[in-house]
Amino acid sequence: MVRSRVSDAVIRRMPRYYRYLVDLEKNGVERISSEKLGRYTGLTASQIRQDFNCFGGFGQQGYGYNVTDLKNTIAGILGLHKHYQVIIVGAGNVGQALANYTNFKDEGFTVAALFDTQSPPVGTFVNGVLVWPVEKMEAFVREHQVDIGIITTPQSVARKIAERMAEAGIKGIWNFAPVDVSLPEQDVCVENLHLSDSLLTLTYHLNEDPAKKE
Amino acid sequence: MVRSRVSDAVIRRMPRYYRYLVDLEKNGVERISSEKLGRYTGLTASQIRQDFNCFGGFGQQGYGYNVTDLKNTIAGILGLHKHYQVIIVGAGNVGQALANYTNFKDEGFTVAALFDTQSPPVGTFVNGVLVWPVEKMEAFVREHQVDIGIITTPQSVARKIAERMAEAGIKGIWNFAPVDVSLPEQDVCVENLHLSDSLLTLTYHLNEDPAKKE
DNA sequence: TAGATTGTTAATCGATTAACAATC
DNA sequence: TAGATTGTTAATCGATTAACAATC
Repeated sequence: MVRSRVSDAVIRRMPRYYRYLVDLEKNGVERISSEKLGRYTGLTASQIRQDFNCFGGFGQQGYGYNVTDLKNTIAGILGLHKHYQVIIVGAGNVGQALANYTNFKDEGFTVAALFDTQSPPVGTFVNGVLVWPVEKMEAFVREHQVDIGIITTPQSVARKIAERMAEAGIKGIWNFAPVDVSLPEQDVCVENLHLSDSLLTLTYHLNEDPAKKE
Repeated sequence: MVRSRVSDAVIRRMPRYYRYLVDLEKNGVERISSEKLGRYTGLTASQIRQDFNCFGGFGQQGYGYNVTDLKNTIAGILGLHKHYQVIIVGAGNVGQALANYTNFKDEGFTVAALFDTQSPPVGTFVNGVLVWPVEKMEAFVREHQVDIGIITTPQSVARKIAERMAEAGIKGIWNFAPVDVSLPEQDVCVENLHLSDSLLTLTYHLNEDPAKKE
């Protein structure tokens, strides 16, 4: 994937800021200082100011940050001003769950279609989303100008599907299969999310030698 | 959560090594050098050797690493030699998907029960896992010696559920609700996995100023 | 204005990479 | 043995934290 000049660590904190700012706005908070936001999010005030200044100065000396403005600015940075057409390949448990995940609808993501080879039967609906045979994927992507492809297939076919998505013109791939997908030569962004990797960091900590904890 | 002496960056690479080693073993590879493993995983040989040496020397000079031994050693570090009793609170899309996720069964995780307040109706089965009223959670945890609690509830109740889990004696929490759960004063490990945070890093990259890419 | 708080530079800390002696 | 490759120390790089002048 292409590497931006803003470090990955900073980028991965932005959605977190966004989440907290949405909460603050809901609670009617109008302004917030980096120090208070730091206490709220568990980060240091210094880091927050550094992070925001990767994208320009959003605050005002002596005042802090306007919650709504900052929230909207970060939404823009994260690309949330746009609407995204999404397809999901692999209509198993995870694929179906994501098709039904209302949080995404609220944030401007439309699941336009599910693709699979077998079950649930092609032609059925999963919460209003039609399941297609995977052979039709490329044609669908081109016709509906799909932005994001989600891969929830078994590991064995994930890389092949990713290549086909890239070939068909998809620009962003969100991969849940337990294999790292990367398409460096193509102009495609890939975000790998490995559920089991996350779970194994938890079991690591559960089994950590308590003597080594501090 | 307690902080180990091994850095978080190292810990988060261990499941990845494990994944690749499982693959290598499946493909009949018996030994591998840090350099080859580096090319395979996309990391540097130096980093791999540093990472492994956080836990002791697993290799042999002039030879490299025995794939099966290394895989088993890392499995042990990640706590995969044990079996885990798991409950899921929140039987919505994500909760049901995780209850059905066969990958976990293969790795020694048993989903003993689902808990919810309403749908799917309490008393029904989701792929062989019974749905209980959430009031029964504490009693169930104590009776069945549950190790891990998965939170797939709405945001609004996630923190309360986490506290109840900790109170009931659960030692590890895997939180999917879009709110950071942390229980610093309790002896509980929490792994937050925010699906939408991951998605937003993808949309960030999709909207990145191409001039800033290199 | 005075107080508060940012934007930004400098200092520190930690993680990654490089190098190489040890040794299989 | 000679070649290969680790384990480990030292050097570098980058990210976080601290400090403070700018300014609202």
